[in-house]
This record gives sequence, structure tokens and C-alpha cells, in this order.
Amino acid sequence: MDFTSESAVTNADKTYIQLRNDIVEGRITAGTKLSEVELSTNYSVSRAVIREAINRLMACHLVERKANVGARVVTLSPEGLEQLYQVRESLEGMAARLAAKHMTDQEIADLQQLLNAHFDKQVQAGESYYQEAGDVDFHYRIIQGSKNQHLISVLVNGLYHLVRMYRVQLGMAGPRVTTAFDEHLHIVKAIANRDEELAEILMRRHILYSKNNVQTKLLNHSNLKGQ
Amino acid sequence: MDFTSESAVTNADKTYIQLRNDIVEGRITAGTKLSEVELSTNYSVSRAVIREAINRLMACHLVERKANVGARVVTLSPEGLEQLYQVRESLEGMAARLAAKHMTDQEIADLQQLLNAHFDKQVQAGESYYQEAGDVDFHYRIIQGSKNQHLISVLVNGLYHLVRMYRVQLGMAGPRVTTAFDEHLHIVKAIANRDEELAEILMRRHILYSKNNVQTKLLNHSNLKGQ
DNA sequence: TTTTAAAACTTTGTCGACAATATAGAGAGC
DNA sequence: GCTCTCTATATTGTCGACAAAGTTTTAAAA
Repeated sequence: MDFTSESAVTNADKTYIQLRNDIVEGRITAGTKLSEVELSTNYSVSRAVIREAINRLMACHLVERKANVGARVVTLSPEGLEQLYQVRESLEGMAARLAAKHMTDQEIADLQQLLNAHFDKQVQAGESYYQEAGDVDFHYRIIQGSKNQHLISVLVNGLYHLVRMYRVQLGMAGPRVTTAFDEHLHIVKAIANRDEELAEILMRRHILYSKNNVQTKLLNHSNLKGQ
Repeated sequence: MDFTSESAVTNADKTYIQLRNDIVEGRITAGTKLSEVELSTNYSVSRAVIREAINRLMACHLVERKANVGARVVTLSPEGLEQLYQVRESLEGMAARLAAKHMTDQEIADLQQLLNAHFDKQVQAGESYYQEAGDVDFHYRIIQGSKNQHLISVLVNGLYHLVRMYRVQLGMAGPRVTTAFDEHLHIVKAIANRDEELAEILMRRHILYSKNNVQTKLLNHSNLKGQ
């Protein structure tokens, strides 16, 4: 699940990752003010490393800071979700295009095998499996397959944490399991055929569908909370 | 030129901007090791603010850091340029699409007027004008016109500094002046017609052309340096 | 002469204290 | 009773010093 296998050598690294997970997974709720002293006692580190962690969280749009005032965890909103998925559509579409160009035959074979494995598990677990891990795995591999460092960095180190935050906090389970799987199949097929154009189009459409799905969920969510 | 009109309230802000400019404009050459103590004396601030500045520079891909070793200014390469422009193509294409949807009529009118003004200056200055300021202005407005915060942040606060670095350090003057202007005209026309699809296609093509132009320049550049 | 290991040194990572800015509260004036 | 100002308090921004990790130098052994 922590699909980046990021190496945390320094103390600031570890604190950043901890804090990030606590935010993404809702243990620190959206909109909360982040007090540096409070955090430094909670995480048992000095304010300096907390500040560095917060700076990194700003870089991936998980917190916002106003000078001399402080940092707050971002708040989730339908507009934010819309905009996030627009960027995903754009970047991951390009990633699929580049993956069709740059992935090795071996990598493509591995990807197909991954889908097969997920399909098996899905059958076993009664369709409830292919919701989180499988999807993330799939998208992550294609992003890596683009072999584009900027793309990889912006998506994996940046936006994907926010994506995960929306997913977790909206309690992503639900339909769209099987259909998403089929879409993944078609995308891989296009990549295997080295059809860059089609790979991009299919990926964009896939994310567009995904957006609509998540958006309705968000609306239900806020409706429930509103009552 | 400093088209972001970013507000630098804190000392770290100012130092970040100074350092960034010194890197982008080549006063600190690509590949240089960034010594924290040396910088802190040069910029007359403590190591803490230097560290914060370096962290922000990492976020926009202008420096890379290895833990316990130090930070280096990135080195420019044909591959890096290619990858950078692939991301630009993707994101700015989406920006144009969204601009066609979300820009107000007034904003579009302003944009057309901007192009006209640039055209006049271009005639006066004998075609050498429309190389930097005009181009940046144009792209910046469309990015803003997308009204997508993530898009704006990734491009303006992130990748565009690297784009500028390539431009400055390759000494961007040269042809492609008039053709780029025409392409801009067509893009604005598509936006004015609210033709999202076409706006995206034209912008992507525009950046693709631009990439090819810059790439040949980079090749010449490295050839010259190699001799 | 080459290789290896240890010690000296340089650089980064972390910390606690001080300075500057913003927020909250009390009190005076209207 | 309300508003405005001034003061007190709390929080962030900045600094210099110490700790830890990496790098270079030096010297000894093969």
C-alpha cells in the first residue's frame, strides 16, 4: 500500500511520513490547525523537524500556511475534487501515452500478470477486492512506466496523497469495481499494442468515469453529514 | 517578468526567491553543490532559512538533495528537457481546455488585446520582441484562466521556473517568433469560440513545436560546448 | 607501491532559546 | 451597550550551538 517504498533516513523524513499518513487517513481531520509546539510534543521531535515536515506537506497540497499565522490541513470540497481529477486526467493520460512508448515488453507482461492476479482475488473475495490496492497498483505502474521523472514526481510525491485522502475520507468502497477492471484491461491492451493515442484516450476516459463516481459519493457524504 | 507577483513577507520567502533567481539565471551554475554555511554567509541569514529555501527549491525541481550529503543544483539535459515539455504539453493542454470553459468574456477580450499590443511592439522592435515576455505572459494568462488551483500551482510555482532556467541558460533568442505568435492567435480564437477540444489540441501542438525548437537549440549548445 | 584503517575534519541534521508578529482580552472613551 | 485601543499572551520566524553522519587525510602494514 505504501507504494512509493520511500526511504526515510532522517528524522524529518519519518515525521513527514507519519504526519502525512495521519492527515490522509483522517486521524488529523481536514481543516485542523497545525500547532508546531503541539505537534513537536506529540511526535517527540523538535520544532525544526516539524517545520520541515509541514513544508513538505505544503508541497503536496495537503496543508496550507499563512505567514506568521500558521498551517492548516486542507479542507475537502467538490470543487477541489473536480480540479484534482482534471489534473489527474491530464497527467495520467500523458503517462499512459508515454508508457505505451517506453515500457519494456517485460514490464507490460508483468502488468498483465498483475491484472490476472487481481482478477483471481476479485473472484475469491466476491468483487469487493478490486477497489483500492488493485487500482492504486495499476495506476502506479503506468505512471512509473512513463519513465518521466517530472510526471512521476508530481503524481506520486504530490497529488496522489491528496487523491488517497479523498478516497479514505469518503470511505471508498462500492460499485464501479468490475467496470474499472475492464477499463484497466483495455488500457493495458492498448499499451501492449504500442498504441499511444488510444492508451491516452482510454486512460483519460477511465479517470473521467472515476471522477464522476467519486463525486456522487462526495455529494452523498456531505448530504449525510448535513442532516 | 516576475509574473507571479508573489508576496515575500518572511525572510525565508525573500531568500528563496533570491536563490531561485540566482539559479534560474545562471549566477549559480547548474550542478553546483549548495553549501549551507556558505550560502548563509552570502545571503546574510541563518542556516535555518537557507535550509527552508533549499527545501522549496527541491519542491520545484531546481535542486536535488541526498540525506546527510547535501543539495546540488540540477543539471540540464536533453532528456530532462524532453520530459519537462511532455508535462507542459499535458498540463497546458488541459489548461487551455479549461480556459475555454471558464474564462470570462472580459478576460478573453483582455487576452486578445494583449496579443494585439504585443503584435504592435513586435512590428516596432523588428520581430525580436516576441520571444520571452510575450510568450510567458500569454501562457501565464491561460494557466490562470483555467481557474484550477492545482494546475496553476504545479505549473507556476513548480515547473515554470525550470522552463525559464532552460530558456535563460540556452540563450533564447531566435526564430519561431512569428509562427509562435500565429499559434497564439489561433489558440485564443478557439478559446473565444468556447471550443475546448480545439483549444487543447492547438495548445498541445504549440508546445510540441516549441519543444522541438528548444531541443535543436540545446543540441547546438552542447555541440558548441563540446568543441 | 598499493591497500586498508583510523583519526581529523567538514557538512548536514537536530535542538532549545530568543525575536518578531499576530491574536485575544481588558479597559477606556463614546 | 458598543467600539476602539492598548496590553498581555501565544504562536511563528530566526538564530547560534551541539550531535551525527559523511569525507578526506594520514599513516601503517602488506
